[in-house]
Amino acid sequence: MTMRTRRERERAERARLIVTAARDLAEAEGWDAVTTRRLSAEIGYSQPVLYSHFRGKGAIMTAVALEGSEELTAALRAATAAAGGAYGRPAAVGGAYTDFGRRRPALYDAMFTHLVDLPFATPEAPAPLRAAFAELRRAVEPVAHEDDDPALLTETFWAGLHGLVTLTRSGRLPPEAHESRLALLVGRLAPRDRAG
Amino acid sequence: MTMRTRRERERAERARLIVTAARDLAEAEGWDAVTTRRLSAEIGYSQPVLYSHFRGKGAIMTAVALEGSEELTAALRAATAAAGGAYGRPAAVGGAYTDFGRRRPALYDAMFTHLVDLPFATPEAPAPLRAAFAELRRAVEPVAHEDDDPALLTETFWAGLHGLVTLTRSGRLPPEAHESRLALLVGRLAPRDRAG
DNA sequence: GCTGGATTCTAGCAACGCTAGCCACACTGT
DNA sequence: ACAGTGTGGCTAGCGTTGCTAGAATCCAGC
Repeated sequence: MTMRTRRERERAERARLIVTAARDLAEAEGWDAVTTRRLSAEIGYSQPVLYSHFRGKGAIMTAVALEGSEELTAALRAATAAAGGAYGRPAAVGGAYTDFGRRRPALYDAMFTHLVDLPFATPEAPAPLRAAFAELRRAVEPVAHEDDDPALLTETFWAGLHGLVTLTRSGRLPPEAHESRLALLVGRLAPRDRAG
Repeated sequence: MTMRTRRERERAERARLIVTAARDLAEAEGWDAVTTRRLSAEIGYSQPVLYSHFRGKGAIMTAVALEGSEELTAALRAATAAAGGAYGRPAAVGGAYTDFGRRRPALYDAMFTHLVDLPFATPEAPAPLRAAFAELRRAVEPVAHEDDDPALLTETFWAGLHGLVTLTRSGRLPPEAHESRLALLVGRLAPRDRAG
């Protein structure tokens, strides 16, 4: 019994070790550098060990993505809390979101560009992702027009943020004007002078 | 002389053959199916032939992306022309853009998500990409507020469209409400009742 | 101390992008 | 018309990828 739980705890610890190593390696050198050989060397085991914990490389990336979405949720929550009134929240949350995308590119990619089997703003999305979306909505909803659908507005706002993050980071938009574009997006979708 | 030009014409034709095959294969089965072996079999030559025309797989994808951007430009131009007045153009162009992303996913990915060495809304972008961006701007600029920077507004509008396309297509946004989100984005960034 | 079962490692498969080096064909000059 | 030359395509293979089968090893229980 206690034997069994110890084994299971060791297994769980090693699973976390794998996820952490994958995440660190991805953040340091990009996802291309995260190969099963490299990863197994990093954790001090051979490749097949990875497959006794995860179905494959994709499952490891999914685990990293879920871990990352908790961090994103925390960052958005902190930004919401730090923002003075309700009208400053959309800007604060938008800034926190794009900052996250810039400072944690590997996490962001794992969450929103690489994996296709992770829905987000839908009921069947995993809990950590739903939490991040809920945090976005919590900031946007209070300043929505009364004839706006809050879910729709949040989704559109999110799409704008996502576009800014990916296009800027891939060099398709000049980075200097990022703040101006963000301000424009926030000002139009969640303006300070519109809420009732 | 005419000999030399014939050779060159044959080479150019084969280069086009490669690009077309890559594009068709990508549209039919996704970019993962576009391997150098598969592609060479498709055109009836061996792999090294590909490398006598293009530096590598990435260069082939770049060629496909440039071809695709000409089509996008044409689609946006047609939408602009079909839209009645200046105030209907942003909606028309936005619809044409997201339609393109939905109907030509492989082209869209080659242009805007896969390749990193293809800037877009910057001076050093290739001509076909600049043309597509100019078409977006042509639709947005007339309805811009007088204290708006048209370039900035176009970039932000584009980011919104890009977010809608990628997030919807990857299943992260529910597809049913796409039109509503698009209308919301257009209505806020390029409203009918705002231009002077 | 031995045995049985779980667990980890070694070795290898198929497929990937890409390249070296041979060979055959096509053009050039006599 | 024919020999020499050089361009261009093909065969074969390198190093790497994700993933897996089967051998080897370790450890609990008798």
